[in-house]
Amino acid sequence: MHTAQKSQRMTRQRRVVLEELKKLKTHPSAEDLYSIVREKMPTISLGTVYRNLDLLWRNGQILKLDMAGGQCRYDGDVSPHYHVRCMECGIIEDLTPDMVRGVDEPVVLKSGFKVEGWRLEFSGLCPACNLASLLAD
Amino acid sequence: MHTAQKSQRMTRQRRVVLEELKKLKTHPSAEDLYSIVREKMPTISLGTVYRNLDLLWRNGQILKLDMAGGQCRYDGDVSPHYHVRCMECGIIEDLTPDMVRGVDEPVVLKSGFKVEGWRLEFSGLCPACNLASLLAD
DNA sequence: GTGCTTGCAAAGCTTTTGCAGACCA
DNA sequence: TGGTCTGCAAAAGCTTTGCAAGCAC
Repeated sequence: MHTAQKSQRMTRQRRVVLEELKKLKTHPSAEDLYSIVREKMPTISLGTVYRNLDLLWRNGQILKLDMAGGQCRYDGDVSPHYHVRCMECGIIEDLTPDMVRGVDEPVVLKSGFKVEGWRLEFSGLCPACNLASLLAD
Repeated sequence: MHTAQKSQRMTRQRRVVLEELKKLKTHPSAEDLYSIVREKMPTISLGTVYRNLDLLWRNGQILKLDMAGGQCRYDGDVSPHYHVRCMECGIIEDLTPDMVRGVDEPVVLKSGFKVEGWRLEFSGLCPACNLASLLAD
């Protein structure tokens, strides 16, 4: 796992990765985004895409939707919204609050998905890691 | 991705995997659980642990907490509760509703975590996959 | 007996990392 | 100029899968 850090340099690569992701309404994988970004910057490497996505995620500029075993998906829309994911094919769609009824017994009303489960997860720093990051400053 | 299916046989392996996971208060990885299960069944294979965890998850008997790039974590407690995960060290802890204030501006009150983000995700079958599974019956 | 399940090991895939050169501030 | 960042390619690491034998029902 990496150390939390702020972006230091706004390189061309980083800007393009962020811009292209923000343009999309979908939830692309790193590989998907790599293909898209390469149209504007053919020499960028996949490793750089990964490194920048990680950094942007740590800075709260993008969302990272991790998938079991498979690829992570990224979301350039950081405004409050929810997701629904197909357990079968992996497709991810956005949900707005009005599409959801209750958190304890959630039912997705308008998406057409057959909902089997839900998960509310917070992320941040545990007490130990938070202390360590404070001491590192 | 696998086809959704119900468990057909309650093998010794499957029972032990489920029992041991249910006993734990932690959120073990497949590898963690493999170590634990091997104490009761030394000949079980890691592949079998994975296969059973996947099947149990699909049957709604356990939760699967996927981690970006790293290992998945599993949770034998399927009652409604939330999680908080450290972005730095990856530790996962349980949260109860009284520890959380609001979904739109969430703050974890009693965990000691410094919260940087949250995510509400539903899982299930998209319209196409749901139709396919109905037709398969 | 049928066909789902297992153990083993190899393969598959996504993501991470080392390094030397390039670049931003 | 100094510390970051990139490209490339190899390595890492988790998870999946093929196959023959075994087991549940």
